[in-house]
Amino acid sequence: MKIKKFIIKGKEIIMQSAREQFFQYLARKKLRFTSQRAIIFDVFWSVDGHVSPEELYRLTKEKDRSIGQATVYRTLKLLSDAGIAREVDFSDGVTRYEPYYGQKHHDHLICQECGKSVEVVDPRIEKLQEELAWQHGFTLSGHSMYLYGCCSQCSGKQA
Amino acid sequence: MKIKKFIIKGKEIIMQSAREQFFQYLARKKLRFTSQRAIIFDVFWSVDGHVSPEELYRLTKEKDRSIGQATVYRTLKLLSDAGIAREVDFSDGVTRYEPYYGQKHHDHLICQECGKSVEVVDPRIEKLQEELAWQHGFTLSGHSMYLYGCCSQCSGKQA
DNA sequence: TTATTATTGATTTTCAGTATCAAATTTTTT
DNA sequence: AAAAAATTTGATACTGAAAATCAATAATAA
Repeated sequence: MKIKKFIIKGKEIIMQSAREQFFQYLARKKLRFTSQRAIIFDVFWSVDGHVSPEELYRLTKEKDRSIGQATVYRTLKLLSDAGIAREVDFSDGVTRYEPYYGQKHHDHLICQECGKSVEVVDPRIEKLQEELAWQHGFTLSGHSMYLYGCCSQCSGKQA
Repeated sequence: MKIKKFIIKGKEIIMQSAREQFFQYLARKKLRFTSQRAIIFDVFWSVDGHVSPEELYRLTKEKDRSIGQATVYRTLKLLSDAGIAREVDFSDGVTRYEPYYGQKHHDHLICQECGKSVEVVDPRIEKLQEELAWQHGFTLSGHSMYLYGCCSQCSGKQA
């Protein structure tokens, strides 16, 4: 109970600051925090995990019938530029977006059977990536890593 | 000199075996090693680095005017399935393919300024990836890793 | 030969994402 | 407040990569 409450409270705090961050970003770029952008942000942020622009468009319409999908696409780009959303590409032809909580970055572990995806991070790998780039004279600014395989459930079924 | 010769000879040997591998793959799947497929393979294999289907189509046409691009797309898929080509995705909307020499897999280090890409491998990272997947109950079958940054030349210019 | 199966190139279709544009809204200037 | 300037919006048209379709061929098997 205690923990749950804490998490919820924590999420709200992050929520506040992310909305604030979006607002700040728009202000800095002399752009407007319109009602559509607010709605799209709220819906996007309430989803956990990743969403495709189409999915988000559908969800957003439930709140406000009049929002067009061009605006959803545009807003996702803004959120991405503002560092609030992150593009993820499972190479199935659709670019998805996921909320980017603070600086907590992660990579993806994907089951090729059922499509399940797990978020993972390994600081040791991160470290080695930096090192590797450095060896080639590169200054690393980011990376994407996708691990493909078969999850335990699906492995079980096959056997 | 000695080294160069050796490399060239080495490449020829690989070439032979890759063509052979393609042939074997087709045979196994009861597919035919047609003249078009042979031409597309040869052109693809002669390119070093990655090519987009469109680029390969253009190059292939220089050898044989009549080849259609649908066939190029199809053949690249076959090469990929046969383990002879590998898809690479620089997330610019075009899927590129590169020859897959033996089992020597590698990842990409990409300069976001000039677009240059360097092939890299780090066995220590590979090891950790396996380990990480294992911890989550996954059996790893492959991965893709792209490191984005700024190369030394471009860093120099900016300063 | 005849029947079956695979392949091809041209063409059409699909679908995600972008560009366009007039209308609406907001902000700034006068 | 009024007028002018700038942004945003939604509808729609467009783009370009990749896949599907299909009739015509070619190769293989019976």
